[in-house]
Amino acid sequence: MINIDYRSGVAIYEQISKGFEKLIYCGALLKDEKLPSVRELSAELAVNPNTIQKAYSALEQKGMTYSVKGLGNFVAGDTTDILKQRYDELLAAIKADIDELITLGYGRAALEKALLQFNENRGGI
Amino acid sequence: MINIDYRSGVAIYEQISKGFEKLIYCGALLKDEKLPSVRELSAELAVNPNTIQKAYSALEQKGMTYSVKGLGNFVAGDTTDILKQRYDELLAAIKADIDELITLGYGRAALEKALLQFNENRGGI
Amino acid sequence: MINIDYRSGVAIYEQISKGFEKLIYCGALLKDEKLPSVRELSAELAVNPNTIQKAYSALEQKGMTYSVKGLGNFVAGDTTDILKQRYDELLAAIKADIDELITLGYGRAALEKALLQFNENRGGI
Amino acid sequence: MINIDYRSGVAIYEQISKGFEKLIYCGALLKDEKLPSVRELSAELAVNPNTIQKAYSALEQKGMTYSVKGLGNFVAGDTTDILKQRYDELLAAIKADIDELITLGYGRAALEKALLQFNENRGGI
DNA sequence: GTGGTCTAGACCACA
DNA sequence: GTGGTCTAGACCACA
Repeated sequence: MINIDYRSGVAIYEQISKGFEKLIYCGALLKDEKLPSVRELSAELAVNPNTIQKAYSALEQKGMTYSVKGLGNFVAGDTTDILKQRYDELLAAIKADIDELITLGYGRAALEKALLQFNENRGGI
Repeated sequence: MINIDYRSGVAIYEQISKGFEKLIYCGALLKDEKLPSVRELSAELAVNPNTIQKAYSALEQKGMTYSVKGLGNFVAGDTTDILKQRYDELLAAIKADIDELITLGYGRAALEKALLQFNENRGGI
Repeated sequence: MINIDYRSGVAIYEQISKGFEKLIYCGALLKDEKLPSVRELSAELAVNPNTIQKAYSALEQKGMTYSVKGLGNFVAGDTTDILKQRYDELLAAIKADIDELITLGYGRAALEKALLQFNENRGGI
Repeated sequence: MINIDYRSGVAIYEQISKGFEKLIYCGALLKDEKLPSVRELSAELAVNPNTIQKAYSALEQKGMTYSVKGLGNFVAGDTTDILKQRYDELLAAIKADIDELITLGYGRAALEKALLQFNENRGGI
C-alpha cells in the first residue's frame, strides 16, 4: 500500500502521511474508512510506532483524518473539499513556477507551447 | 542583498545559498564576480562564519561558484548554462504538478484556461 | 578500523571519509550496512562530532552512503558500481603517469618491462 | 609560458612551481638558465609577488633551482638527475595504483592488456 | 539514541 | 585579508 524509500532523504513519517494523502485524494480511501492501526502498520512497514503515530497526527492536524480513542483513525470530511484544497495547492505551485520562468526571461510563446503540451500528453502513471 | 527568515524552518545556510543562486540566475551576479567574503557576510547578516562557509561550500559543490584560497569566492560558469538548468527544473516541476492535477480529475479545459491565464497576467514581483 | 595521522597534512574529515571509502571498496562494508554513529565514532577516534559529521556528509554527497535521521548512516548503492568507478579512476591515473613518462623520454621497452613486473609481483599489502 | 587556472582548486603557488618543474623536465629550461624575476612574473601573471616568491622557494627547496642574491633564480643540477627522480616518482605512483587494482580484484590479464595498450597508443599531447 | 544545524572562537595556509 | 579546518558544546527534529 505504502512504500518507503529510506534513501530519499524525506522523513519517514512524512513519506507515510503523504502516502495516505494520495490514497485519499485518488479515492482509494473513502470518507470514514478506517486507516490501519498504528501497531498494524508499524509491523507491516517495519517502522517505529512513534513514527506511525507522528504520521497520523500530521494527517489529523491537516484535517484529512480524525481519530477516535479506542477505535482508530478514519478518513475525514468530504473528499470534494479535500480535493479542492489540493487543486489550489497545485495551481498555486504552478503559478509560482511560471512567474519565476518569466522573470528569468523564458519566452512566453515557448512557455505556452510547453504548457499546452503538458496538458495534452501526460507522461505520468 | 539577502534576507534571512529565522522562523521559516529552512536552514540558514540554505537560505543563503539559495539567495545567491537567485542572484546568479537573474544576472545580478555575473561570471567571475566576487561574492562577499565569509567574514564580511557573517558580519552583515549577523550569522556565524561557519554557517556562511557552509553556504559557500554548498554553492561550490553545486558548481555555481568556485573558491580561491586567499582571494575569495567567485561566480562560476556561463550564466546561460546555469539558467538552462534552472529552466529545466522549473518545467519539470510544473509538469509533475499538472500530471497530478489531471490524475486527481481536474478538468483539462479548466486547466488549460488557468495555465494560459498564468502566462498572460503575471502576479509576481 | 580507521587510523588518523594528525601529521599528514590531510584534513581529518578527509582521512575518515577516504577510510570508509576503502572499507566499502574492499567489501568490508556491504550495501545497507550501518556505519558507526556520529557520536560513537567521535568517541572512538577522539575527534569532534562535527568533523565526523563532515566526513559523513562528504560520503553521502559522493553517493557512497545515505543517511536516515534518527537511524544512522548506511552504505549505498551496489558495491559493483562503486568498484567499477574506482577501477576507472585508477586506470586513468596510471594512464596519465605513463603518458608523462613517455613524454619525458622514458624508454618504452623499459617501461613495458616495469609494468609487467608490477603486475606479476605485488609488493603491497 | 605558464597558465593559471583559478578554478582548479590547486593553490596558485603550486600551479606555478609545477609549471616550472615541467618546463625543466622537458628541457625547455636548461641548467643554469635564469627564471623570470619575481616582479616580472608577478606582472605577467597578475599574481601577488608573495605567491611567486613562494613558488620559487618551493622549487629551490626541492633542489630544482638555486637562487643568487641580487641576480635571480636559476635552474639547478643536471637535468638527468632531476629526470631520474621524476621517473621514480611516476613509477612508484603507477605501482601503488596497480597494487590497489589487484587488491580490489581487477583481473591480471585485463590489467596487463590495458597497461600494454597505454604504452603503445598514447592519448596525451 | 541518531543525524543536522548552529554559535563562538581558534588556528592554519595562501595571496 | 581570505578561505578551510577543527574543537567544544548546544539545540532540534526524527525514530
